[in-house]
Amino acid sequence: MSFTLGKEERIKSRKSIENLFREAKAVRSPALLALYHVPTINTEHRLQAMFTVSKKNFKRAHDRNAIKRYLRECYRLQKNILNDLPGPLHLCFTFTGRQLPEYEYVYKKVGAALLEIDRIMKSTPKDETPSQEK
RNA sequence: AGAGAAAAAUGACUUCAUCGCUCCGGUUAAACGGAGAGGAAAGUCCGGGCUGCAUAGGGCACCGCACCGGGUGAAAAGCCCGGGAGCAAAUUUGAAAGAAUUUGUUACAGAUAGGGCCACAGAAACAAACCGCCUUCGGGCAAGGGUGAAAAGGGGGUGUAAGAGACCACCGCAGUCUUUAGCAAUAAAGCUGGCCAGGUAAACCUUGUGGGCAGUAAGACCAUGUAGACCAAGGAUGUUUGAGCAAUCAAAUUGAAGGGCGGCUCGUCCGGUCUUGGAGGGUAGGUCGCAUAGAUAAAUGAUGAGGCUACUGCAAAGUAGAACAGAACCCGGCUUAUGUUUUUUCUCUGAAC
RNA sequence: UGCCCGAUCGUCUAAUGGCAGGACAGCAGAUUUUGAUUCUGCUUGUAUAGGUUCGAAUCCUGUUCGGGCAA
Repeated sequence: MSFTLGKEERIKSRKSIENLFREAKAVRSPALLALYHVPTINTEHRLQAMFTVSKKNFKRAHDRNAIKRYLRECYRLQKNILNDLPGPLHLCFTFTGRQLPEYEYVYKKVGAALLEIDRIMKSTPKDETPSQEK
């Protein structure tokens, strides 16, 4: 059980990000959109995540910073939910709400999304991976 | 004393613990140690550094700036300090005109260098004469005339045919004049001018003065390798000169067409094609540029406890840690946004003298 | 992040510093048995705050909003 979230656990490569947005599947809920994707390249790190907030919904930079900090913190404390999964996984959390949220609200939303992803990945073990290598 | 407005200063509240983030040091790897958002980081309105374009050159065009002295700065500027002038308000004084003081404010050169424009109204908008006044009927005059933002100093007297700075006193105005004070802008006094002449330069323009253009996505390096493009050498070509009627031959030259120097021009640099050799851009990205914070889908956060401050409450206690707002090459100025507290100025209300 | 542009009726656009005009749309009326077409009339605007000027959509400055270029 580790609670770290260093540079290696975040997605920073431009190609990985483009791949993720092109091929990922989504788990939607009000005010939060979670994308997940099994990567085919650069698999040395098992679990990687990224966090975004739309500039359209939040004009001021300090609001976007605050929401991204909330998302990062909540993911850091709850990412051990996905520890049982075998393969590597890329994640992207996008906050789609219109108002500045409370910390508790974000915590619950991220936890629910992680549980949902865990459930889906376990129920469909290896049918998805070959098709994505194209 | 209270309330309000403006300006200036202040500005993650502070300490500890736990879990974490970015960079640097350290280590085989850890442990560990150090640093880590703002007064505006914002707007991008001005500059400077830095980088490339030729080493950044001349002229024109274009774009700024404009009272005086000092400081900062390479410099016009900007900013700071002090002064001058104009404008506005208040107070005092005065019969009034005005004067003085205080406060605020000013994108403060030139309108006899030049042309342009001044709608409507009005006789007339810089031109004089429509009505008018006088007349010896040739003419003289600009006092009076509903306009307008603006109509060739003011009101009084002399004077006259009627009038007019035509003349006189006072006030106002102007001055490449003189003296005095001041480094200067300028001011005061005198003298001169009858007052030659509206406004607009934040329209063109003139004078003085400054500016080459682009921007870190600048720019440099590494990786991969087919065509094209690039560099070097050689051949050939071009130009000029000489010989020759001419074809052509010999010598000299790297010039010509064209292109670069992001508007034009001068100036300056490169120079068609083929062969051989070199070099290695994009398709694909990465590193540097890059910092006593320094990332690159972009770090400063979360939780708990104590203190402090504010608010609610008789108290116990509870709530909150604010407003504006998040570095992206660096630095200076300007502008705009802004909670609390403090200071200064002004306005209003109340109380006392 | 850096560098640049622009803002006029509901929409598309004109306008030397001098009464903000046109088209479409909307509303009302006329024509028609009714509707469409057509005709007549009306309504609706210079993004915002200051300044220069006698006078500002226009000139100057600040702000707000929108858009473009550079991988």
